Amino acid sequence: MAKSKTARTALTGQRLTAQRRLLFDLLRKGKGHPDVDELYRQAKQLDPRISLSTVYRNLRLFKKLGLVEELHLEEEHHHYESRPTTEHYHLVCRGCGQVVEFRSPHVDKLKQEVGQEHRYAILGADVSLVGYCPRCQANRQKV
Amino acid sequence: MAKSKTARTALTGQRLTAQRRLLFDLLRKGKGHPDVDELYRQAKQLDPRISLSTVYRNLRLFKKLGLVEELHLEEEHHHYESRPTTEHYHLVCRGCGQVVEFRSPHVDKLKQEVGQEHRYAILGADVSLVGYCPRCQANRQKV
DNA sequence: CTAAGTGCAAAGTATTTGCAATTGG
DNA sequence: CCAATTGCAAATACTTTGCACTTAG
Repeated sequence: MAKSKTARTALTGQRLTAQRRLLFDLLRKGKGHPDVDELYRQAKQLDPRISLSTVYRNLRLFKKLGLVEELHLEEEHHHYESRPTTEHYHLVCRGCGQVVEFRSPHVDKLKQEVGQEHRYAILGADVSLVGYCPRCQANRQKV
Repeated sequence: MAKSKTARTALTGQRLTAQRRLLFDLLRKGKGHPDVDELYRQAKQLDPRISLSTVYRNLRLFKKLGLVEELHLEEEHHHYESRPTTEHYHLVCRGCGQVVEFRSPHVDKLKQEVGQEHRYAILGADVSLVGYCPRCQANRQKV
């Protein structure tokens, strides 16, 4: 029964306000990849007084502490997800927007080889594959 | 002396205005990965009356026509580059912002395997590696 | 107690749009 | 000629910030 990191231990050094814990928990327990507005919406249902600024401020903090990952999908704004135990990547459907997570040893190879070749110290990789999911492929046939 | 695609042939169906050709040529011939403001700045030097809206509108068009690639580097706004003959990826220094282009067969493998596994029709991959370049690694030692 | 955090409104940045004037084909 | 495109200004979308009030530690 491995207990997931609690807000208390993850946020050492920072004050554990009600809003902060709420946002942290939503990101931890939520399944998707919410954008700021979606997270704000969810948070408001549990604490109607929370402000959008607080959401932005805490996302920035979580990101700085390495607790969340900021995703640059195909859209204008960002999406966020609680940092996974292992780095993973995203497969995005251009038709319906569905996001599938995947992992692959090819990316490790890539980081190793490219880092070596250019003598970079690699910190991480941001990989998004774009395509059409099975359902959207089928729908496109019809048109 | 292979001539690169001209604005005329690339933009068939669209009107070839002076502004459009100017922007197209800047992206084609320019070496970097300009963001909107940088491109606007360059364009204004050659046509002081060009408007920022026109830059935005044409970037959107070029993107739709597949003539430029929109890069999601680590920043808030986007960067653009003329679409290369072969898909490539970016290695970004978190210290100085330098961008190195690279290609790798590992990404093809990745597309093939992940596409197959999830039955997606893959259109493309957006890959950014982040790290510190040799120079920034050296500078960090000192601190 | 007091520095860190919050809510709110206002400001700042990035991008899009309505519209009258211009222009490529 | 006339629909597409432009410049401009205004609108929208996204994010940050100043400040007075609140609160965790």
